[in-house]
Amino acid sequence: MDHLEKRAKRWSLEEVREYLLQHDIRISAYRLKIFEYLINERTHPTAEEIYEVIKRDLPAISPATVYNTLRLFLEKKIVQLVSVEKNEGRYDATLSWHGHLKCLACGKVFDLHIETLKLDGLEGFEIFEKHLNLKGLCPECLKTKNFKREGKHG
Amino acid sequence: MDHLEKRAKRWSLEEVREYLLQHDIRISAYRLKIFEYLINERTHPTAEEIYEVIKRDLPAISPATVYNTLRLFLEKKIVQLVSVEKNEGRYDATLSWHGHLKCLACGKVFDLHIETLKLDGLEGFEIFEKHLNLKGLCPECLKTKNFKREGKHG
DNA sequence: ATACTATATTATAATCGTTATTAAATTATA
DNA sequence: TATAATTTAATAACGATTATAATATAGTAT
Repeated sequence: MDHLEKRAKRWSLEEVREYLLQHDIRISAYRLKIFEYLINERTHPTAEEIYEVIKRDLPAISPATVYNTLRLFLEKKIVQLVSVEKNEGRYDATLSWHGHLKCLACGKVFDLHIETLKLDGLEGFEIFEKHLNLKGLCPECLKTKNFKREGKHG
Repeated sequence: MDHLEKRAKRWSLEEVREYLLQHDIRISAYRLKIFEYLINERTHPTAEEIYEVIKRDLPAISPATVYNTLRLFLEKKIVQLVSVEKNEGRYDATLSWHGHLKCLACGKVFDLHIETLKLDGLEGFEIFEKHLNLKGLCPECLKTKNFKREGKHG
């Protein structure tokens, strides 16, 4: 249920390799896997979620590698940080301007297409980043009543 | 340089007291001080900044009290959390819908008036919170060149 | 007022996500 | 192949915040 692009084509490992090299990032098995996961799954995972997923294929991976790799990807500007929740960093390889909505029941983060945004009083400012973050409940959770009063979920 | 309201009237301690009581919050010297600071200064301070400020008048205060009080204010919904930076929580007693812009050079957080925001694909969702966070440079810092390449600042 | 109860506050330890450090492993280059 | 540079893993450290336990304060009932 991606609200940005109904179904983006999957990137091959060769395409990922090309993309990393183009962005001045040396290749390693971990880097290929991590970026491939981010760009193809687009679930805005946390570092820990990425660690768990990669570990299935490459059990020797360390959490530090995931953090280092994500930091590198941020520096090279091929992923963006999503901070819907203050205490959890999530990572998104889709760079086009869009918003995020976190469902407080199931924890999923959905992409939002922004039709228009007009701001007042920005004369003289220089803007580098824009982030629009919503919190609420997704249709699935509303339907299945997957929430309590004021329900929160990691 | 508040871009929301040029100059909001200051709240008296008596008004703060009333407001807290109306929101089911028992009165204490710390609570009065902390809310009075948030509502009258509107600088979106961190917990640590609040701690430093209150300590000038009430040196016995503990950081835990600031955190406890802010958590209470959040629960009672009389302040909102501003998360422009993932690693720092800031607090805002202005509840009307507005955005925030953090200057990466001086660290100040400015309020933004949002003229229009239209989103696509929200049918079936229930929205509780909306946060718009920008990062950039403020006019003052741009003028005084108070920044390096890619300058960041807490 | 006095005793009793509930709440607020402090000091401190613990937690969580993340970053820093260091040594070993890997990769690139001369 | 030797050498240098980079990547990785294990672990310690860090910073913001939360939990814990003991004390202080405030509210209520007698």
